[in-house]
Amino acid sequence: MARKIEFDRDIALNQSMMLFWEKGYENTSVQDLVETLELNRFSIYNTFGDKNALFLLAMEQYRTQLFETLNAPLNDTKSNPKQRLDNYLKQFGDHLVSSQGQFGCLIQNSVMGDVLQYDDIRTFVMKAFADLESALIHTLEDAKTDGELEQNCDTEAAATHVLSSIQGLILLRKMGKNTESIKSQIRFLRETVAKW
Amino acid sequence: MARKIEFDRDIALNQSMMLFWEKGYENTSVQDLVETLELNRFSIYNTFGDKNALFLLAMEQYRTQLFETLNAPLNDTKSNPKQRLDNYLKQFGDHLVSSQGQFGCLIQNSVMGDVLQYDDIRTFVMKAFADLESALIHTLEDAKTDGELEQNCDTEAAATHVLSSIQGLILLRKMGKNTESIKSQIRFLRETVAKW
DNA sequence: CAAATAACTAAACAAACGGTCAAGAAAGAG
DNA sequence: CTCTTTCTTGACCGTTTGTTTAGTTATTTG
Repeated sequence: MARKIEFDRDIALNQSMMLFWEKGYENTSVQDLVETLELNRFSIYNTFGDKNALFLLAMEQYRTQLFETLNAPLNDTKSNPKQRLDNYLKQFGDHLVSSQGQFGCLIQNSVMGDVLQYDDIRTFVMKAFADLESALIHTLEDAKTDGELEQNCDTEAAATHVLSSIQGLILLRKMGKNTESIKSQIRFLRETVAKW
Repeated sequence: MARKIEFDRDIALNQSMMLFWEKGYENTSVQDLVETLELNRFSIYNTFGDKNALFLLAMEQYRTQLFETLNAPLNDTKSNPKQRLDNYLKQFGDHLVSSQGQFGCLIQNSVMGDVLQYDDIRTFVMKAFADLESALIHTLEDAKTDGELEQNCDTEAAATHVLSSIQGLILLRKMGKNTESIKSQIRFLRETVAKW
């Protein structure tokens, strides 16, 4: 019926995500997107809507690609709950010291940048954090049920501790802290969790 | 010889700091500064230089006013080293759950925002973090010398742990985490440190 | 008083921003 | 081939950005 689309939407979205991740929202101009995606401005607007909408799509992309991959160990019902948590932390540590780790976390970046002012982005960010925290709580509750964890353990506080520690390390990594030091911190965190 | 200056430079600088703190660098326009400081654009440029220079001055102001106040317990030679560290964490916790805490830390905000691209700002931020970390190391080393700490304690890793934990909590606080939960995390951190 | 000095004001600057539009080009349907 | 649909293109819109200019006002010194 009509002319065929000449570019791959998914590739373009991925490129957008990477760009936003590395440069931040405000510092990524539509012109930057035009040059990186090798697309005309109008094609971008026509496909993704405005810049804000594209950013939300990019966050969603990030969430599905990275977030859920990283969180996968938490949902691996084959191993017991405490082991899941340890696997999660181990894998997270590996990711953090990898070259990708230096950009920090796209979603954490959004918390600290000037972008929390937009309601839709704020909502997305809050939900992403809440989801991670409840996944952690869930795992810890499972451990408690299985008797791996002390019955009086405050799972909510414990989950917050893991979340907070992770966030702190992401920040240190982005600031250029050497990877050996980061690794040692992950080790410390895993030991703390193991003692619960 | 010439006309008298009509405004208080220090007040203007403080107002700039507050504005940058609450809104972030990129999201604070020169127009915002003009309206908040109730100064003409040119007067701002004439007094502080360009926006970047003003931001650096604001960071310095933040550092001297807040940072050094918060870090003061670490340098209080009247109490023993471990008590100093505990006092520091306690005071930090109080500050964090206060109304000021919701803006996060001006310097941490700069790490995550789009502002780390400017070399001078990046340098400032790195130094601020390095200074805090070395102050923590110094305190822990003192504790070790006094026999309050195990001799095999890795003071550098321990200091990094405190730094990282603090950064994580600042982020959670800025994200709107309830203050009770934050307090409980501070308590946990103090207990961890106490056991070292 | 007059000359000199420096802070003030308002207007303007070019550049970059996000976003839009009208015309052209390509592909399928009749 | 022609019509219709839809993607692509580059120019263009009005704002806003950070920064500077020229000119005015106030104050101090000789």
